[in-house]
Amino acid sequence: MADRRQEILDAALALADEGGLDAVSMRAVAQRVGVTAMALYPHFSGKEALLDGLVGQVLADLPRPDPDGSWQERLSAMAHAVRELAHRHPSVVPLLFSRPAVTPDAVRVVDAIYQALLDAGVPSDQVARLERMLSTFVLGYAVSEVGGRFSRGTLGPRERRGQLPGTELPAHHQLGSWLDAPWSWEAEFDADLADLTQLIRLAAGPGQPPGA
Amino acid sequence: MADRRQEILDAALALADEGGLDAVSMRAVAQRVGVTAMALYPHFSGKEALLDGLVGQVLADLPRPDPDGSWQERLSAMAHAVRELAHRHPSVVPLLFSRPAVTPDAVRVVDAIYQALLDAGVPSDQVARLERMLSTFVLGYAVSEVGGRFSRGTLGPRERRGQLPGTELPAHHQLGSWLDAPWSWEAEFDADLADLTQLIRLAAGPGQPPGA
DNA sequence: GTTAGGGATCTACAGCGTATATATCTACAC
DNA sequence: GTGTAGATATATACGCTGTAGATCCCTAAC
Repeated sequence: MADRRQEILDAALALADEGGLDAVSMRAVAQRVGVTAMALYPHFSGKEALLDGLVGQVLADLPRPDPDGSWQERLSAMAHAVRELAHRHPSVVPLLFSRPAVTPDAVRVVDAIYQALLDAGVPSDQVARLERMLSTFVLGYAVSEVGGRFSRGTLGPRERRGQLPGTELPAHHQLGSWLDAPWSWEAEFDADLADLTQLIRLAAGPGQPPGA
Repeated sequence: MADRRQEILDAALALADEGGLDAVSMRAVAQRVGVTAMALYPHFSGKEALLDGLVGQVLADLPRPDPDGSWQERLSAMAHAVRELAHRHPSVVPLLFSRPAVTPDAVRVVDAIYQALLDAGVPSDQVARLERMLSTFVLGYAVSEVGGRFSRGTLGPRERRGQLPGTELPAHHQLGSWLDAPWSWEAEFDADLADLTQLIRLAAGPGQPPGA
């Protein structure tokens, strides 16, 4: 039964979303499905395989961009979709950093990015590099945001500055209140994407801009 | 004894480098130091704290850039230092994604980046954002490289293309041999950094270029 | 009717993090 | 010296983990 496998993945994803990756144990997943832990092994060769399946499951949820949009719209849509995915499944997305994009779903996403870059006029020998650069940033940003790297821990910037002598952190001191200003991660993400889009335009060069 | 703590961190780092994060168990670390597992608890409140210490330990190895270099040189030096760190301690560096930069060492690195961006002429309200963008990319690239995201799994690009109908992957098909070309991750990293440097110059605007 | 074979189960094992209680050693006060 | 407080290490134990091995059941094909 192939739907048994799906049932297992659904249970695992639910557990991950509720209690983090640590909550995804073979026993817990099995109990949620209503079987014993060993009953999972006919469907997944082990826990690693189950986590791989989880990644695939999450990736399959990625919406494909409207092929009629401009390359900017398509890239932006994919980037925002990844970020939303990270917010929806914060504990699963970090796994993407340790697993190559081998599932059909993942390869299709890569292809869509290739296509957008080609449409932008990026030379063939730069497409793969820029795709990795873009996806690395988008994934890194999303994971940083939900994983806590961007958070300030228990102390705000002012306390952090206080724990070292001011002379040791001249730039922090010089920036002063800019570091305490309220901030929207969404707006920052948009600004970063705008910058990267600019970079793509530069890589495309003065050649043929939109229609080629 | 403070050197006991250091001894523990050294043992933990050695285990992580030799056998990955999974090899870092309280019992294994303790055995390597020559004590029992519970003897670690006066020095670290638990495994989480030990891993935090491990991150700090690794971060402390980051060389500080020569303050007399240009801002480009300083940024490049820091970026390459992070990448080398990831190659030296591949299993520890991914932890940086889930922990804010709170140790004095980490804050000093952030300050050095702030300073380089200020020296480049980046406006104050953009410095923090660009620092996060840069560090996100550098960290993401390094982690992707050592974590396997960039690897091709067991199949090369050609095999990967083969597993989906050609009509499904038009851009892969169009790019063809460019995807099979030999590649140096170091060279790609340099190219990406050059692009990002260009972005910083744009953010600095036509204002006062090097000396302000 | 018999015979695979896949799915599920039960049991068991080694290892994990750590709570608890106990022992040992050092340093200082009297 | 003697007593004591505090830090360090130990021994034991509990509940959890992933999974190997043997067993059972139920379905489908010959």
